[in-house]
Amino acid sequence: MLALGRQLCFAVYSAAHAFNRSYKPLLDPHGLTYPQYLVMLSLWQGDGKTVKALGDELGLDSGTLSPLLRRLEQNGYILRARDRSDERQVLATLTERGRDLKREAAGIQRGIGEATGCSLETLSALTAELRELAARMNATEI
Amino acid sequence: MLALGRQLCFAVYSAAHAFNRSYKPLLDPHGLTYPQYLVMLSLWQGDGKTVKALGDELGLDSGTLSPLLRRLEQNGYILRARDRSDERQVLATLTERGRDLKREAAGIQRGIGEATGCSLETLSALTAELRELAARMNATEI
DNA sequence: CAAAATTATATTGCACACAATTAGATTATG
DNA sequence: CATAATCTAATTGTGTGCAATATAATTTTG
Repeated sequence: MLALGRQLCFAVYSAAHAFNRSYKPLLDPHGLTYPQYLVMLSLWQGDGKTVKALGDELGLDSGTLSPLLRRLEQNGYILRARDRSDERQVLATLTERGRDLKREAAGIQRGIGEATGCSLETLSALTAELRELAARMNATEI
Repeated sequence: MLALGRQLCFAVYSAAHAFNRSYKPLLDPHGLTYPQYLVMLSLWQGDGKTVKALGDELGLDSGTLSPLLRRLEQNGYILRARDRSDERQVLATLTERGRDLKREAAGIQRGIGEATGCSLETLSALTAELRELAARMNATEI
């Protein structure tokens, strides 16, 4: 049991690296990293989110998101502005270029699914199990 | 299919973060990070490995391992020395303190297995699938 | 044997990831 | 209304993770 927990952790750790390596050549031409791509996906889903909302959705804190969003803004994909009604909040909104990227980036996903070499069933089962796993672990105080 | 690949990637990414958060409070008292712990596990399994061997085993390059091993040496857990027979290679060997840590750290794994909340069967099935997944992805040129 | 190619490691630069701290704004409370 | 408590971001510091480059040692080749 001890060894198995350790092995699962390392398997997850290695799989995360494998995904990163697969995404990198697809994202590089757009000047995006994988976490930046996650932010763009979220904004394409619904534009105009606060740093807090993005952090809750992606499981990241401001120490990670602040510089990441600054780089997205420097690349011209988003704008950052304080919310007029609550100046504590910063809203991230897509620029024209950021919206256009959605069409350009449509092909990014194409290769990844194939690279996994999984059937649809395996893909969705694995995803569901990992989600439950992460949820349980985040809920557990050791 | 497109959406599923994306979702699996994010699930893996999130699970890796979840594991990291679980390990951190257990490793912090020993001054170890998770990748450093992986190196120690490897050396406890078989002492005296080259940077190259550790990199192959853990999937890390010298850019990551060099500073990591330097910190392990600074903490007194390992020693680094050039191989006399081939001076290009650097051997990492455990110190007395590094070997002692194995006993101290025996309890580290205890909580993780429980935190996953998985049965033994789920644990080993999930591990096997993730290993195959990572292997396929590392073998695929997109 | 000498030049070229290869191998192993280290270094540099950039980008996460997170803890801890700080700063500013808003809300709650007496 | 004023002070305290809370909330939201940003900043700082440490540690990965990887590409690109540099350096030194070894092996191959002519």
